[in-house]
Amino acid sequence: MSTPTPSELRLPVQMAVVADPGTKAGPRVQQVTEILRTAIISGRFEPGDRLIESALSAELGTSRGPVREALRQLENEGLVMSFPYRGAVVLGVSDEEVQEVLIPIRLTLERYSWAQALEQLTDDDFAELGKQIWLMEQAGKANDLIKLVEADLAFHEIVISASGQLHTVQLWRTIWPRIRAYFYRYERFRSFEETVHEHRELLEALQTRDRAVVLGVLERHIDVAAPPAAPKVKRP
Amino acid sequence: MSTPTPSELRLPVQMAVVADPGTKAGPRVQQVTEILRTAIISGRFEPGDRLIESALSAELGTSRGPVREALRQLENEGLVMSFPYRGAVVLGVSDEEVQEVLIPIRLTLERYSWAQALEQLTDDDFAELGKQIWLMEQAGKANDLIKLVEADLAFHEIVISASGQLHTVQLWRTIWPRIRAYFYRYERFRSFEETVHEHRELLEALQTRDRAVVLGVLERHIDVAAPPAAPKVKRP
DNA sequence: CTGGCCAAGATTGTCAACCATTTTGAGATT
DNA sequence: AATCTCAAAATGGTTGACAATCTTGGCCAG
Repeated sequence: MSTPTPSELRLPVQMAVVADPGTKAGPRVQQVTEILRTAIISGRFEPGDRLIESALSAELGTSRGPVREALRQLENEGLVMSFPYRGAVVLGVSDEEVQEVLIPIRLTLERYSWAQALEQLTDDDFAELGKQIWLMEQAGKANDLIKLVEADLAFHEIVISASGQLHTVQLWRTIWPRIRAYFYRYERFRSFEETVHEHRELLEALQTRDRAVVLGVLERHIDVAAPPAAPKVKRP
Repeated sequence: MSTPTPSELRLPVQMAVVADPGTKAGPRVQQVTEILRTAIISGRFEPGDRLIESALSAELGTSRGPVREALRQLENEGLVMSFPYRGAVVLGVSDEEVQEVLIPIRLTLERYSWAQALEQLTDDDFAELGKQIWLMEQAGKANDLIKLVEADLAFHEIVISASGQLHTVQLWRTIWPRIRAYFYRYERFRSFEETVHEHRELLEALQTRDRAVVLGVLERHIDVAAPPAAPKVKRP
């Protein structure tokens, strides 16, 4: 509700790393976007919270420009909504919209791009997919949910990117943040083992390069990953 | 390919209207966005053209700030793609992606939001829908394709907005520009009469407030509006 | 002639300071 | 209690300057 105080935000860890040589991830606006996106998805910001340009830019040690652009980006990812002269607030996602809109769209996107990718995946890509599975296993050993989701995401993005369809990739990047925010908010996670196992199946399916096989496994994966309508789990 | 010269852009008509009291459509960035979006959709800019911030801001009589934000917005609408330090270029859309991705997503969005809207549409909304149909008729008499498409779009946005689903509206706004650009580029239009007639049917269906009826008419409408894969129409 | 290297120019990314515009909420007034 | 007024808070936009990065075209060596 209220404007978060600086101490509540607690973004300082990632913020001061302007000169970290290993993490130099290009333009500032992208760093800002990612910090804020993570803060929202992980729940450090909650729906209804206001995001104030000047506060954020001070917090992150940049000028208002990059923050403005980052907020616009997040708006296009459906994580915040902004109104002229009134600023941006963090958005929530309804269970219904996720089930009835976002997941079906995700299915449309992935179905198409996986079919496309079938013929285009290189050995390098397969290796990269294997790497992500390995990362999932490591995340499991470390019990690191963040890393698990990260690898899961990377896995899918590799395939979608391999399809070479610009708009499909672009739309994917637009919808995954809210799906992810939804999963974090409602703790709708699967076990590490299941996740690893399913992605193994997906990779094996891809290696057959058999369209029917791939799409079959894929649809099952996405459906299972998003069980229709949560049971009445209380969440205060 | 080459950077368009100012004389090629020819945006001066809409540009100088900073102080036009009748057209004061809010923040500058929105005006800029709309001007550029129209320029792309209508074909004044073609796929591959570079969009240079300084040139555009000079052309439009604003500073680079709003132009930058507008370009980011257009990127999120899939009309341009930009790369760090390399600027933005106008994108094309493949016939296949439209048929296999964009239209199915549109269907998902509209199916859901029309079902939602059913119970929420007020008499005011119906009147507004009727108004759009009237505007389509006027566009027909004037043989004004732009106005026709505008009313068509407004019609659908009224219903989708009435559904009150934030993310659905947001996604709709993200995908319609490229669908529209596609239709303009390939001149895939329907006749004025057909368009008016179909929207009459849609409105009547809505008034029955019968879910099955509405969805039936809607799906037919969207399918017909986007015939699967163009016949061999040459287009150089 | 070919290919690689490098400097210059073009363009984007960021900053800082400043003012305009709009919303909002707290008092003051009725 | 309802309304009005006004100052504070934020955003929207401008300017001018730099820094960072890509691109281009010419020069040089092989």
